[in-house]
Amino acid sequence: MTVVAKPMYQQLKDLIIGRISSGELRPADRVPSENELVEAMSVSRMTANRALRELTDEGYVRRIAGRGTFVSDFRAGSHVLEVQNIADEIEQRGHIHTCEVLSQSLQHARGEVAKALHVEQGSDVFHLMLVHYENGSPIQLEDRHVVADFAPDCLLQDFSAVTPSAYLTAISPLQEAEQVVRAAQPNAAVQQRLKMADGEPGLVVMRRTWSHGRPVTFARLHHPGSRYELAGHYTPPGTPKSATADVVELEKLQQ
Amino acid sequence: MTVVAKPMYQQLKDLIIGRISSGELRPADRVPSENELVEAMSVSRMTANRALRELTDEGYVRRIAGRGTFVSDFRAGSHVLEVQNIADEIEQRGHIHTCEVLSQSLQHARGEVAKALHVEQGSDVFHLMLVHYENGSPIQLEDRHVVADFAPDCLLQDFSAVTPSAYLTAISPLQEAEQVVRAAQPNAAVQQRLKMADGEPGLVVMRRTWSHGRPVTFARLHHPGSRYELAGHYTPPGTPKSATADVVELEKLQQ
DNA sequence: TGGTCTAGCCTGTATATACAACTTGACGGA
DNA sequence: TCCGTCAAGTTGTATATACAGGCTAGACCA
Repeated sequence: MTVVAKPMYQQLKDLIIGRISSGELRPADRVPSENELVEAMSVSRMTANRALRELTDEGYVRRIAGRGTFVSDFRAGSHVLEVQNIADEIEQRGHIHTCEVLSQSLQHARGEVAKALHVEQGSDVFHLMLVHYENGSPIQLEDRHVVADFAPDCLLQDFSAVTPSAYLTAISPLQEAEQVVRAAQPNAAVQQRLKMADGEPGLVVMRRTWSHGRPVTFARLHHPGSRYELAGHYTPPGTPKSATADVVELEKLQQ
Repeated sequence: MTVVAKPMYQQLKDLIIGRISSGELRPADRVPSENELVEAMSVSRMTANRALRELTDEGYVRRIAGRGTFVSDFRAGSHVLEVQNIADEIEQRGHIHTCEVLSQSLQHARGEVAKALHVEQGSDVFHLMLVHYENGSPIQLEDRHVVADFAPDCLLQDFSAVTPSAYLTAISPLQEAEQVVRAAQPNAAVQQRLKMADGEPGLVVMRRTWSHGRPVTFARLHHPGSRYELAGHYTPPGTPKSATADVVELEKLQQ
């Protein structure tokens, strides 16, 4: 409970992050310039510069000399999690993504879902179940729950056109994510939906995502082990990147 | 090929990173203070401050007001990859880690290994094979290749006492990592070593790690699907952390 | 001898100022 | 009409200066 005031540059950062989180500032919107902050907040330009520069490092905004400072696209790569959206991933490979919606309904949160989303038992949550195809071959069964008041119009969406992941990141920046990856035998229903061979192992990703400091969605993503793998590349912030990233090569290496 | 000089603060950062990478500055060593940099490099204190502050954000150094600036411990958590060392992970759970070395030899790099490590076919590489146990139960089969000149005394190490991961991070900071996660049926040898049941799926992590801009080690990590899972928590840099991290709860959730 | 206090160094923040380079739009001349 | 120039606004960097607060070693005193 210290009464010490936060440093000024941090107050500026919090102010701008607040405007972004609340939706007052949307992606591509212009953020006040350094000189505007100097006038409005009675700080020196160097202080405003530090606030905006750190927001750039943290991925919130993008700065262009001569033009100004603009809110980043939420779903810009590598912000929170490298791969959030299976559709983007498939298209990056140059393949065709299609999607079939199996279920889209309002439910009451039961035990494990309520616990994962930090809501009361019986609270309203939306439940989505869909299959993603890569070039016509099923590659992911998405079993997702979304806190109802975070995305009130969830039942009106056409998720065969815009994936749940893209829809949710468009609503608000997803600021925090947690995932657990596991190899497991799929049950009969999953095996059938993903057209998996008998005995083929499944790769299951369970992912929770936070927005505004609370968990808003919890997904179980089932994949056929023979047709899907999870790749990641990690660089400490500030490193320019070396002779990086021939992930694809490594993927094919071990067959 | 622009001839534009790098900004001064970046030159300072590169200089200090260079001294750390080369081993001239070791973890916990004192880095020149702002005022020393001012004198030595003829810059203003604010420029030196920016360089050191950014190095702090990037995890290279740690600063203590009143004392000075010190090189960070390389293996400080969450620098490159959350979990690099299985022994630490097991001990964090309060369990006992033991390790059995199956093989420790000098080999010549063959096709896929040479390609992954960016070395010529036939180059010297060390090969390590070991099994890690958690409370006596096998949990990881580590099949690792290390570029020979990166760790010349690799054959002299006792890897049942210090894991290869800990040994390698002690030599030099690992600045970049790439991993691919896959679910697969283990072959008979792996299945036996990990005491896996028939039909039990395996979780395989293939990880390459860079140091000084070149790949130095390539590991295939096999795990029994029923006893191991990979958890990660992702927060954008600068976010203080919300009501985070009850990973364990989520892990137990879905059994 | 033992405890206290202070000088000196360190980081953290903030300001005022300056110059360079880039972008855009407005203005004016051909 | 079209093109070039120029002014204004923007970011990027760098400097000099200032004050606050943390830390430590050594001086000083009881």
